[in-house]
Amino acid sequence: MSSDMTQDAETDFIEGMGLILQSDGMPRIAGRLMGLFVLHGGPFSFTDLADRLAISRGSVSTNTRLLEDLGVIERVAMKGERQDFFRLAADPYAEIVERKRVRSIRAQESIRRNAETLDNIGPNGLKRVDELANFFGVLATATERALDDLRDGDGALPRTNRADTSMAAE
Amino acid sequence: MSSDMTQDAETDFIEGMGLILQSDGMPRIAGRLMGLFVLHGGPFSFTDLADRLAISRGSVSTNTRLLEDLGVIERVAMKGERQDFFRLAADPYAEIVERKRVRSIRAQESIRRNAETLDNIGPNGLKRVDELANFFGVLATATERALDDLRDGDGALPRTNRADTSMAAE
DNA sequence: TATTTTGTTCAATCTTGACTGAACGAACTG
DNA sequence: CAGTTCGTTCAGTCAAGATTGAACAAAATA
Repeated sequence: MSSDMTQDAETDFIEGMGLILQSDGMPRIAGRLMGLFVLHGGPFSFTDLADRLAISRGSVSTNTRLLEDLGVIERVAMKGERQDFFRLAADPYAEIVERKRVRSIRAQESIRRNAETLDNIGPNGLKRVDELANFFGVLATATERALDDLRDGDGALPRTNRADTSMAAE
Repeated sequence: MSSDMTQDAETDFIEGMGLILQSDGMPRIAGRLMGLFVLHGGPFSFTDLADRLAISRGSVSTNTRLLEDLGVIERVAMKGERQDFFRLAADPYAEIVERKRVRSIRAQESIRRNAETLDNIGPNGLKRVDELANFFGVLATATERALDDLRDGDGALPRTNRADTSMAAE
């Protein structure tokens, strides 16, 4: 590695996704994986992922599971192959938004619940607590509508047969 | 501190806000401060904040500045007082949402920018990159509408003269 | 002017979570 | 069955950020 090296555009993209997801509280490797899958779709084998991104098998295991739980990628079995394969899911982003929504709802509920046990709080205090809870309600509503937009393909290309039929990564 | 001690409801609320904001990527102390201000409005003096939350003056300085930048609280000067005072802002949550919006836009732009330099990416790849960028666009739009809801006081009490006229913390 | 108060800054410490790599069991292969 | 491949788990390491507390400068006080 020379010191003035500039990596290629694909690496930039993948690393960029790593940083974006990291700034959103996710592991950087999850972002890199996501970047790779967005670029190439897949399927990629378990080992292939570790090699391409130069990460440990442990990280592949942990982060593919994370992305699988989020519905970003899906695990596929391939004829004659012992390894697990992964490819970008048909609807990769819905569950991410749904999780955000649930977290806002949880916060709102937590605040209201705590507020009930509160005493010695004047009417102004109650009002401020209510506005705080409402703030998280607004966030929940916003993510809910984002979910709708995502499903309607708002601004995006219309929903087509997203699952690749070809096996080879592009 | 006895081992089976249960703190009072106010402390629960404040600590709860600490955890909620921490889960959103902010310092826990910022959340605690926010909880205190929501409960009592303020104004609180700099020293008072350090005492009530049992945190260092350094943390008070850092986190009040953070919340001030976010527009959650505002610094106020009090007649005959040398210390800085802080109180909950009139519209505490707008800037938080606006920052979320900007971050989504930035991500979208970053993706599109990186995508431009990409080559050797088939039409499917381009489509997936576009859908990814669109995803962040949807998030940006959602937060934008959340901002509107917040301004309209959607679901919340109508906008009134939020700034306390009384000096004493409730 | 000397002292005190006040808020900021910064080096040091602490905490949290990500990441690695080795150990492990399961499943496959020969 | 012995050896290999595969994915998961977990203890250990590492990095990033939060928090503290002392040092500092500015402003007020006496």
